[in-house]
Amino acid sequence: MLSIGDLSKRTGVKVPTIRYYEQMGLIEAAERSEGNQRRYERNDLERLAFIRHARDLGLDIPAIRELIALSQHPDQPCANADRIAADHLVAVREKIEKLKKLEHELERIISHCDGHSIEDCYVIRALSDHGLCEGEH
Amino acid sequence: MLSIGDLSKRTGVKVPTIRYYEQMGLIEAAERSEGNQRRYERNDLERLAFIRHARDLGLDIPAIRELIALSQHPDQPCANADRIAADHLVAVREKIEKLKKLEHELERIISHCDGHSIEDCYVIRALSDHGLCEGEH
DNA sequence: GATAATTCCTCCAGTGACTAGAGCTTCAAG
DNA sequence: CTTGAAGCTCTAGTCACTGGAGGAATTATC
Ligand SMILES: [Zn+2]
Ligand SMILES: [Zn+2]
Ligand SMILES: [Zn+2]
Ligand SMILES: [Zn+2]
Repeated sequence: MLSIGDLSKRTGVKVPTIRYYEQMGLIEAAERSEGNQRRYERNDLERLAFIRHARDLGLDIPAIRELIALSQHPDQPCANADRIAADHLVAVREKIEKLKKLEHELERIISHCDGHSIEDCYVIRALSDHGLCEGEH
Repeated sequence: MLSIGDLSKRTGVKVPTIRYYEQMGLIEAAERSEGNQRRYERNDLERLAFIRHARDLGLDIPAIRELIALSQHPDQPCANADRIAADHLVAVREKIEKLKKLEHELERIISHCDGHSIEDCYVIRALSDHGLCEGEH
């Protein structure tokens, strides 16, 4: 039996976050000690590690909730789980694309400034006028 | 003299967002009509376009506040403005790096699933065990 | 066994940058 | 002069936590 602090140390998930996940229904409400403190077992540890890893990969809580629900039915086909991951990959790629456009534009803006006065600062001028930009963003 | 709705249409910034920027001190509190409605002039339009563009480039509100303050002193050197942009570029690049790692890992995970049952689903298994991952993330 | 230090509990508020709604007032067109 | 659109303020909700207050329980030390 682990206390919430033990669980936290083993998974790297902070104590208030564990309580938050319980509130959000990602983990079941833990058993309590006589003095009302949460007590966890191995399967709680596994589930929390699952959640942590999914969060680290950028999945949001509704997606994780769905993945947990799916994982309860081992005999079902996994198309939905695969789709969740694939959708997330698409979202990640879209974010990368947007950020690359920003990177490109920022590089250009910064390199165009000769670094003298604010009056001539290309950073300020570029911000004032999107017309100076090369692409959309 | 523009109403807040006119300003909104011309800059693409939504009406409640304009009021929010006023509250955050990014734009000065506008003059008011007799009936207490905000009235704007050309320079408000320019400033709001500046803010909008800076936000589109991913700068946060404290950074924009600082850039606005700097732009009020045309004779000062622009090192601080350039630094804000450069710092932001660094942050953008870091985000891209993280997302690329996620992209790589997600690609790998998805491609390893044969798409049959949840029991064998590589997506679920990979989420359960970071040890199956190639890199950190 | 008493005390002290640590951990735990619940509840509430704050983060960033908006966004939406309720309930009311003002404005512009016809 | 009426009507409907647009404006006003204030409050609360978004997402995924994070931190603090104030108090109870547990664990360690003496
Ligand atoms: Zn400059
Ligand atoms: Zn631009
Ligand atoms: Zn699968
Ligand atoms: Zn991993």
